[in-house]
Amino acid sequence: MSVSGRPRGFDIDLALDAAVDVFWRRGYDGASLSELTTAMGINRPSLYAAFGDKTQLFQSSLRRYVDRNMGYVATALAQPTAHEVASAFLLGNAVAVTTPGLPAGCLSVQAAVATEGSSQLALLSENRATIEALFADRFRRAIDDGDLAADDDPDELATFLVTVSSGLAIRAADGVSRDSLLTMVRRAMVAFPPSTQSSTHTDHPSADS
Amino acid sequence: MSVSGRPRGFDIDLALDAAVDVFWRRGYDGASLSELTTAMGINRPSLYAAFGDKTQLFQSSLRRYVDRNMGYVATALAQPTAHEVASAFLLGNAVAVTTPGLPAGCLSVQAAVATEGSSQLALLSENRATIEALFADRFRRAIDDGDLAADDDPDELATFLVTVSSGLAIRAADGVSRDSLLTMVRRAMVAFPPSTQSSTHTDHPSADS
DNA sequence: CTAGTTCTGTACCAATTGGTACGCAAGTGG
DNA sequence: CCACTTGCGTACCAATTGGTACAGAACTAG
Repeated sequence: MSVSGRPRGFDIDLALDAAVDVFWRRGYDGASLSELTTAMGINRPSLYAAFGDKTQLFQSSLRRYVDRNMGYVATALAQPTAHEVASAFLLGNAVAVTTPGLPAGCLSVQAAVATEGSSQLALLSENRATIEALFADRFRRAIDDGDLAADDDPDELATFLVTVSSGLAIRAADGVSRDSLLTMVRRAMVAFPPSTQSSTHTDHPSADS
Repeated sequence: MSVSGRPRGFDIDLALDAAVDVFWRRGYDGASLSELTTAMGINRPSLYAAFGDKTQLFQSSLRRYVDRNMGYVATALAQPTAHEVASAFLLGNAVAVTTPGLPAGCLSVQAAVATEGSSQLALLSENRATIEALFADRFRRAIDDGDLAADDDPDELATFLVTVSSGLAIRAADGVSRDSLLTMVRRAMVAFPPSTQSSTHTDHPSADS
């Protein structure tokens, strides 16, 4: 398989997981090359050869984080009603940011705040905006489905969800318990418009007005 | 007044304001001594003589920030009903984190996320907890006043408010507009229990039993 | 075995970090 | 004028930052 040359002496995926962990706890600027290489169990030149410079390593770490730790977003989007979508997202978020054995809070929130002008912030904001757009689209579809009222604003609802979830992430890093955050979610969901249909999902094939 | 010696060549309050601004935008770790001294218009030894080391300067900056930029907390606490207290707090927060000419977001949220183990985080969490306790006490009083239902949980409501406001701060730093955030506040307030009395404040002297 | 390729480890780089020693300037009380 | 006290500026410190040069180790192809 490998064309030739000395084989890599470490598992590249395990190393990336270790990098995710460091960035998660320390943020981008707070994660030093020394701490990264120590956690990854490799030397500096190996890191540069395998992942590029620090910004590229961070991008790879963010991608991996989204794939492995933000699955609840896709799960939420797949729920049948807008209310369930929102609820699943916030509950999943509350659980994710308070998972024992993992750093409290959210990598994306944690790292975004540290830096100000660099391309990292743009990356994080982009990520956040993408998620918001996914929910906005989902809610537009919900309106087409008759699941949300026509005068509900899909963009506003999506922004609301991302705002609340950002708050959850901050508070988790603050040390607030999972139970408390789940209670916050239940309360926040009071402000989310209820399903217009009685919780059974209409199964019409597509939405033509 | 001054005992003797060469008079200070800069306004200590103005310098502190400049430090607040730097910490606000960059966070604690992100604010370097060089950037601080440049912004404050003084040399390093002057900074150390007047403010102590970096952590002490940060504490002074935080105090000043709370005094000058979080007045809406006291304003909110003085409102007659719990609902108005909560609404005033969130609205005031939304406005404060999106004030033109000032950095977007909240110093306390901004700086807290960067660091992890240091005493700075403890300071910020303490600050957050203090505010939360103030609102919890206010809501306990509201229950005594009959303004909130007896089965409303003052601690939970206070945590809810701080969680939402943290989300507002993050989103403001993200670039979300003031109007959007105000809309978020209106929505979040839907989840806050309404006043049990018709907006007129009972004026009984104190709460016994 | 040799040539070519790729990874590893040591040892280094310039730049920046927070923090300080010390001589001088600028005031006050005598 | 004199001590005395205090702030200012330069010039420095060790430690750490992100990043790299280079020699040699480990593998494959011939």
